[in-house]
Amino acid sequence: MPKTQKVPEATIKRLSIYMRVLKDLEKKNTEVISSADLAEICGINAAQIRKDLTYFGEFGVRGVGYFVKELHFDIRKVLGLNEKRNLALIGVGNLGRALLSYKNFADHGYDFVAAFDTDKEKIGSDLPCGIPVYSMDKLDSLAKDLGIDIVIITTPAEFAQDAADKAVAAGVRGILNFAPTQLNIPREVHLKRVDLTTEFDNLAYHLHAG
Amino acid sequence: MPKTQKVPEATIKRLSIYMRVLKDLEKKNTEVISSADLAEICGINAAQIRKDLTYFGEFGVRGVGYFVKELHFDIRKVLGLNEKRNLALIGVGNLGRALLSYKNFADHGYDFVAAFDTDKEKIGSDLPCGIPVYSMDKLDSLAKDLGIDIVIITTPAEFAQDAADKAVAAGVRGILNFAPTQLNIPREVHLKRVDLTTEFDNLAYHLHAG
DNA sequence: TGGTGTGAACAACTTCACAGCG
DNA sequence: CGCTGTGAAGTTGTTCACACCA
Repeated sequence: MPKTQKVPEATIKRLSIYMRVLKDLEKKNTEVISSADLAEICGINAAQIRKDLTYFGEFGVRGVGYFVKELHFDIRKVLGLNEKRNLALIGVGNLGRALLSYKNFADHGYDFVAAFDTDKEKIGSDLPCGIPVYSMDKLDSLAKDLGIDIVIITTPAEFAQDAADKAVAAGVRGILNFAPTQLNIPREVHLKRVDLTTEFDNLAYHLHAG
Repeated sequence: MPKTQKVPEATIKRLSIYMRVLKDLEKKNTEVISSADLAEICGINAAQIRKDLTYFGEFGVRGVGYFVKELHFDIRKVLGLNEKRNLALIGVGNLGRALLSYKNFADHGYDFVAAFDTDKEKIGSDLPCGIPVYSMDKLDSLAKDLGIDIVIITTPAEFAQDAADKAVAAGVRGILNFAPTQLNIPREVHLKRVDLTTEFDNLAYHLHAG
């Protein structure tokens, strides 16, 4: 029976990992897997996996394990990945272009539908991947017309807050920020940050301090 | 007095954020900042900041706050960023190329010194950023000759483990993995992972479930 | 028998509240 | 007086250990 208790953020992150592993297992025609075996593959404690899953239901069979195909489907449903998500990118630099052409996203149901920039040279052209580059003025109307769910910000740090403000004003509800700066946005908009320099700093610390 | 207790991983991540903010403050000639004001800028609890800092020393002045320039310097030292770090990239695709040309890394003391790939078309050429592309066979000798500290893996998932194994064999002590797969590496090598699809999945979940 | 589901113990991290010092 | 440094309390997340069931 699905519990109505608060789900830890960390659990959500792990579901995404389980899903990827289950996808692979499905491809290899593995039909059943125990939490212990899944734990081994994911490098996560088996009790943790069982607990994560029971936040959303009882998916396993005692004495047997989990049916791979079924569990994969159930996790997809929990994460809300059955509907496609429309993405837009703000800031068409090297990183932005690389993300636009990253095949993996499409496989997972994420589609880039537009890109935005302030550079007049870029606006109006289509990118190699076929996505058009619009002026920032168009963000508001296009967000509504195209149904943009998530915006990816790959602008320089000093323009990121402005980009975020415009995205929020346009009704976007999820933002993934690659710019190395803290963004202020309303509580109801979901924000995630990928901070590459922080990751390097972290490695550097461990190389130097143990 | 610096305590000899274990420093939480989360603290290290935040130090990296404080450093970026302090850098900005220094540029604006702010001389002193209180934990409350720094907390406001970073979106982090003030007590948390004070506690993070005292793992490494007593950097503040009671009744006054922290001297920006001094604290910036001290955190750099704690993170081990005074020495430059040599980076190498394995997997010269779109994402890899974007990372190689990302200006921010150089500003923070991270220098790409080599790139590796298995594609004969790419090997031997220099990239636009001036970095040479080598065959994977060269990884072992070059890692030693060039003093590669950290390797960034941007290969497709199926080649990532092999890339990691070769990097470990070559004596590299830090790995940043962008490939969407779990890597097995010895405990003494530091591994960090940036998983873009997981970030999207996370946003998708929150859009759909609250 | 073997593996799930789960309460209880444990561990890690965060926040509070205030003593102590410049 | 104001802000740091810090023990203690509170909160969140992880692991254990075992009852329970196919």
